[in-house]
Amino acid sequence: MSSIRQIAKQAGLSVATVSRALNNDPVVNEATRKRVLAVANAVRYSATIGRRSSTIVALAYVAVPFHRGGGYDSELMMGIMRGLDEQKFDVMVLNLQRDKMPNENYTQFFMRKGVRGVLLRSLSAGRPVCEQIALERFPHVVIGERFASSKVNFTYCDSYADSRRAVEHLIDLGHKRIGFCSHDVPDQDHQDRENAYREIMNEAGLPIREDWIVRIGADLSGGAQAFTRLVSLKEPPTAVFCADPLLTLGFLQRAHELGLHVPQEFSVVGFDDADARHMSYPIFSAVRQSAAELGYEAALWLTRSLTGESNLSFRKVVATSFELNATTSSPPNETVRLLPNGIRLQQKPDARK
Amino acid sequence: MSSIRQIAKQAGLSVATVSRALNNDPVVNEATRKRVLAVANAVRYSATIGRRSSTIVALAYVAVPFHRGGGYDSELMMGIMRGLDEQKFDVMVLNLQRDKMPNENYTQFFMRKGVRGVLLRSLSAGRPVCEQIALERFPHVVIGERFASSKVNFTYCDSYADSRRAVEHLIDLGHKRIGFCSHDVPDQDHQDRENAYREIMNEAGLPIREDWIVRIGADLSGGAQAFTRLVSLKEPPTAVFCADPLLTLGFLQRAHELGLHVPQEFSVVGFDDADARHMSYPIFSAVRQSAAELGYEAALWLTRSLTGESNLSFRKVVATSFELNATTSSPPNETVRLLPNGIRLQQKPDARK
DNA sequence: ACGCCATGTTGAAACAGTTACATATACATT
DNA sequence: AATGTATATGTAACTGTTTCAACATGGCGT
Repeated sequence: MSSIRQIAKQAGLSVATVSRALNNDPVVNEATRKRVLAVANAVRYSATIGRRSSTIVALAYVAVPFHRGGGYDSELMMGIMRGLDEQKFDVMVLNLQRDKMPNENYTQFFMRKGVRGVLLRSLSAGRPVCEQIALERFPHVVIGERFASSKVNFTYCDSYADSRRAVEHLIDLGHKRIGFCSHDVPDQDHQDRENAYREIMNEAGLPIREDWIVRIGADLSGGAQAFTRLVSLKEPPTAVFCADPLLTLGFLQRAHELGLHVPQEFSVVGFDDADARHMSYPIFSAVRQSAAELGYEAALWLTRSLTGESNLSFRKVVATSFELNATTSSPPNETVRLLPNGIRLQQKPDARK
Repeated sequence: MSSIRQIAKQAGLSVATVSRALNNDPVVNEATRKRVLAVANAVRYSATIGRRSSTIVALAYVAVPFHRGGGYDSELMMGIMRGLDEQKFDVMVLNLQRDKMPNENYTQFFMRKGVRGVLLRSLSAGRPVCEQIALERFPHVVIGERFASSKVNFTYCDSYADSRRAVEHLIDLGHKRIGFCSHDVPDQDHQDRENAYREIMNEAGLPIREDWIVRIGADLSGGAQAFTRLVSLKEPPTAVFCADPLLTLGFLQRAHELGLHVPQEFSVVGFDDADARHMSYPIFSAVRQSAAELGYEAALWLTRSLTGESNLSFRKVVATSFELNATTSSPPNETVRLLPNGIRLQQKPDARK
């Protein structure tokens, strides 16, 4: 039980001042503001209107541009909506960059916005923010990153196993020169996929060449660029694992443009978190994760925990799957090298040895 | 100035009962509930907490599944976020189906949720709802549909002119047998595009055959199906205008699958509201509208109107554009007919006459 | 030194809406 | 007739917010 009046009493102030302090009214003295916040945090103050508490949770984008394209966010939102149904919560989209004042902590910010909990959409760059929110013990679930600390609640997809399977599949088909391609803004997912790639390659005794590994902006043009770069190498790979949906689409598209036949002359395993794989021709083989399920699980747990149905810490690993479609086959007899200007050089795989 | 206490006085009740009535508490007598609502509507009651009014607007999906894929909704949300920045509003996603009680009107529903205005994402099926909300004079903007009544505020893209241009482009290239393909759940946009198609075909004196017009579920498989259906006709078209992004992608994909070369053997002009056109190979020519801009304009006007900067009615037409890419060329010398089983028949265009 | 005014900071009180608890009424049961 | 029960409403105590007044402080002119 902690009302604004109790805080006032404890801090030796009036309710008016406390209210102003909690709402970042600039007229209050910075020192007294600090005092109020200290008390508010100590008693775990949470605003209620009348006697009813809010049933809104926030979806906050931290250090991520709102829209990365490729259907991930829209898919995520769909899952979240579904997850909120059970406890009849609503969701508000918050912009931390815009509204959070530097002198308030996250708990206050969220309280000021009237939300009870927060779903955090983050990349690596946002990890410190997520950890801080967890430290303040504001109800939260981070979507798509994982953490060592048991204070942080999260859902994420473990794509390691299926990424291994994907590369293994290429190896099984006979590929020996396999490239890797991922987002240049690293998150743990992309890191996992790269690790899986490196490890299975090592285990199979296959060489990993750093120029077969491309990190680039995860959009269509990045994928196209990655393709051009890889196939124009003096010793190009014959297959690649693309760890991002848009990269995969861009990659395949440039392959078409330059007239390289997938999968006859080049094999590709991509990555998908929505329906991207069905948009290319041929439909691409992919490690799949479901953004909708991530959102669903996160929202479900958060609202349940807010209504007191559970208060343990939360770490949910959502399964991925490896879906085999039409962009992989055995390596070509003659490795194809394509120069950026479109000139095609063919070489026997052994001619280089 | 209308508070819950004034309503109480006017209705001869206590504030408690009024509060309960406005929140759909089932214990209140249905008759008194009606009385309260009547008064509340009469005095244009709007809830405020303390003395501060909310700065939240809702995004409500009416008669539309939340997620149609293809990036439209995610793009839309991005635009909305941008539009809310100026007046520092926040957005909440509401589920009318889930939460609206049948015996409350829309105004009450939104007030109960604590939102000041609403952005409505709708299709044709949702038009009556939009009109009702407008009739209740709750602050609103409908996104993507247009209305005759000046009571309804809306933004939409007028794709008529550019749709004409698109078909005209096909005609200029020499096509005479041109098909049309659109969503089977009609909204006004799709209707406009079909009208544009029909009119320009008529003006050019070209035949329109009803079996060249396919209405089908607007997803990838729908597009694939549309392709199969059109090219297996006894007298197939040589070009098509696809009035939806996912349909276009599915269409082009099936073309690849069946080995029909676009644009050499078949021309396609598609439709795009985000980045879909860049995902196919070849990049498809398209009539473009910007979902982000629709959202931006809607959110901007709504928040401005809520802060009193304008209170006229609103109807904003967002420009479309016709973008010429790589899926159109002059018709083939021999029209290609493809049976569903993949068998290819070629015929001279004049051989049928 | 004194008065005056602007500025910054706080509190009292009046306001907003919600809900636990008590009360009244009508109707059924014993 | 007495009692119990369900429905419907009111009283009052509780949230948090904001207006207005009050107080303190300091600079400036006379």
